Amino acid sequence: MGPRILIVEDEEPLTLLLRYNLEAEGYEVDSVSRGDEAEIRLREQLPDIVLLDWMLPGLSGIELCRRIRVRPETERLPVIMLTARGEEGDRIRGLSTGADDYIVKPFSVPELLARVRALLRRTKPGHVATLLRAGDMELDRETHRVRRAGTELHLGPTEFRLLEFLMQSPGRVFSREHLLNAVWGHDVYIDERTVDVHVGRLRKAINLPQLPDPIRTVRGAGYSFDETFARAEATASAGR
Amino acid sequence: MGPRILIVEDEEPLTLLLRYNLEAEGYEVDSVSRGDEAEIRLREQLPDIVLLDWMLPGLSGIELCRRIRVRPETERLPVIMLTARGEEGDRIRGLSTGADDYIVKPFSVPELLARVRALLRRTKPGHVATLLRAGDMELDRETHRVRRAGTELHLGPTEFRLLEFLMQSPGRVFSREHLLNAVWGHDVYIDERTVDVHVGRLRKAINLPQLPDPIRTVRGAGYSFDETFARAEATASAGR
DNA sequence: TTTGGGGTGTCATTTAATTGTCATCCAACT
DNA sequence: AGTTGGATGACAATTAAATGACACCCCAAA
Repeated sequence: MGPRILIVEDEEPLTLLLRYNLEAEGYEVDSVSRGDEAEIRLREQLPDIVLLDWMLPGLSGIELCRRIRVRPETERLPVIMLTARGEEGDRIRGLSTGADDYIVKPFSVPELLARVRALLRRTKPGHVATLLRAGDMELDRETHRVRRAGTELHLGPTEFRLLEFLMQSPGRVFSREHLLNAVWGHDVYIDERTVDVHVGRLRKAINLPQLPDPIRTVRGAGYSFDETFARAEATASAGR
Repeated sequence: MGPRILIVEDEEPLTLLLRYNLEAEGYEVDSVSRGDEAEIRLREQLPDIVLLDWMLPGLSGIELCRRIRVRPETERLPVIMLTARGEEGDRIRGLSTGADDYIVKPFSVPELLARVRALLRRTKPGHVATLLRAGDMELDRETHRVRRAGTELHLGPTEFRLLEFLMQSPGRVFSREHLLNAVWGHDVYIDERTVDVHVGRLRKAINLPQLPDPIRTVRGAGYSFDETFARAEATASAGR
């Protein structure tokens, strides 16, 4: 199974939102609502990463983080701190308690996912693929670069995430709604047709002359990254 | 048997409509009309998914959903909320009570079925077949592709859903009325003869030369996906 | 602070595919 | 042969997607 994540957070709805999204990305999620519970849970089983609320009943997030750093077994356990705006005081202060990263609430879901991925990549290379390849396309999450048949392409941030998301599951068709959730974030109130426009822009950006369009429109359903294309050898130049 | 679904809904006709359609898809359906009854039923037997009306006598859907999330046994039970337009307030609000998805009434039956399938796929992979195969035909719900003896076919959205529905129960004969409900959705005021036309189009799309017609017309009754065909080996090319 | 860029979301417009209905033809059943 | 129900081709209306234009907004450079 995917990497394991422990959420330590006392706001029930937020926990659910996180769980929902993380599980959708293939993580195994466990959650507790109190700091002291978390400490116990951490003795039972070590997750690959911890999402830790700053303010917690039982044992504050800051204190818990310190304790995590003290125990040898958890010394290097990746921790992302969740803080409400205003609580942080300073970025430095957050990191100085020993967290590896921290996010200010309210945050967008895609952003959180990106941070989790980034942190896992840093700490457990191999657990997370940094390079997505499909056909003659390459997308590097780390360097944020996209290449088609060798040539470097320029994509805006949204197009990048859109392509990244589609390439993650080649062949699978996603509805506009699904794409909005996954690429833009849950709470946005954006017109579904906007997805069309971005797909259009993405296409314009990645379709060099002579090359086939890797993005498939499925009328009445949504869009997908063409899996036939994905499976095809990148024979464009090196006619192997 | 198929996955079990518990419907918690006080509008009798809606319950029947749901039951009828879900059973046609191979689910085992159980239903109660009050929130408190539902709680009891959930102690007896856990379904694989719950359809929960927002407004309920006895115990509101929202409250019931909260309670479901609190009990460890049902903590991760997939819940789809049914709300009347206007009641929802906000998508977030719906999801923040802990529902995994929510649908605004009035909804189309095919849409509901799609959501149920999607949720089951997320939570109980393996329980739901994403690929329907019958004879030399393949229909992939995930990629929205249809193949006959290896060749990719092009179907319009309606033909796709029609084929999908028929392939779900090979051999079973469906009346035009039933097909209209299942494929187009209830409330539609469409002429029954229109089904003929679509079956015709579907046939044209899937019947490559030399190959037999998998769709059987039952005079006076309706149409069905031929079960003899379905059981036949896909011997088309590899004459095994 | 002002001034350019990107980069975004929305709209109106254009283009294309899909749909529902009809009239007509055909086959099966009596 | 007559009747009934199904198949089919044509057609117009509808709906969905692609496209181009535009107004913002945010940020960085001047």
